[in-house]
Amino acid sequence: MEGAKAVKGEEYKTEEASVLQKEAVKRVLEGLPADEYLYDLAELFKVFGDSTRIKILYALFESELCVGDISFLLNVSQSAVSHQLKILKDSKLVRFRREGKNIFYMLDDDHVRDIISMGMEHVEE
Amino acid sequence: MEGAKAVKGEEYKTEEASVLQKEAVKRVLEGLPADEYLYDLAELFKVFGDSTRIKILYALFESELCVGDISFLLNVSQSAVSHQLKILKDSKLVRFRREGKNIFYMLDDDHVRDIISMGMEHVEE
DNA sequence: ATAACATATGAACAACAATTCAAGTGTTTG
DNA sequence: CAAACACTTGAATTGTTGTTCATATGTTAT
Repeated sequence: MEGAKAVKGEEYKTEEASVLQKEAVKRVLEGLPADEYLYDLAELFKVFGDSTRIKILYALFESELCVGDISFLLNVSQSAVSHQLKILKDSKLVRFRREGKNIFYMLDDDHVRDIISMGMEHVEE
Repeated sequence: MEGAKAVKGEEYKTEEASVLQKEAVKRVLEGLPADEYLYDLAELFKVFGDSTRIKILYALFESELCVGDISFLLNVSQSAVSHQLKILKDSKLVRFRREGKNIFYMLDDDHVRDIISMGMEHVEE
């Protein structure tokens, strides 16, 4: 559907296009998951898209850690770490257990390792 | 190093900690990649962390597409699509070829599929 | 109980990023 | 070469997000 043209925001007009391309567009249209689904996917990646959070996740590859340790390791304030941990918790990427005054965080999901590894492969070119 | 405490921004004081935990922290510290590297990794995920860009990438799973097609498929203005394509290009996630007036975009990297697939697995719980 | 410690949380602020709008580049067609 | 088309680009705007600061919660030790 090359030649599809946006007119004033929401309206589209379909004009002439090569048959090949028309069919490609139709196939894509059929294969596209629901908006909501893709939105969730983006939300997930958004969580990985912050260097503080990536560092936290990476640190947890090796061992569970309490908040103070993470704060120390990453040289980020305790409050900032705590805020980011909340986001990671909400995304089901980490979980925690309490031990006295400390709260130890750990990875909640093996996907985390896989996703980060994939990312690394791309970055390492 | 539980008990590590942030004092006024940059300064940290290391206090008593279980031997076990101290060693864990040391291991983590050694295993942590350079800041710059982790920063790049976060930048990459940031690119996936927007629903418009995810939709574009997903659409390109099926077939190469020109800008107008993508704009039509996603119901996003042509200008917005173009801006996002620039970001995807800069991240080496898509490449393009010109054919007359049209510019066809396609995935530039098999990692894209892998990364998105990993993400989907996590979302699909 | 009170103090000290570890962490969480809410509000405020500053930096950033996505879209729109208007104008620009490059290509084909009459 | 002028008009139409496909796309790009820069500036402006608006919404989002990460950090800080101050304060609150929960736990242990005295």
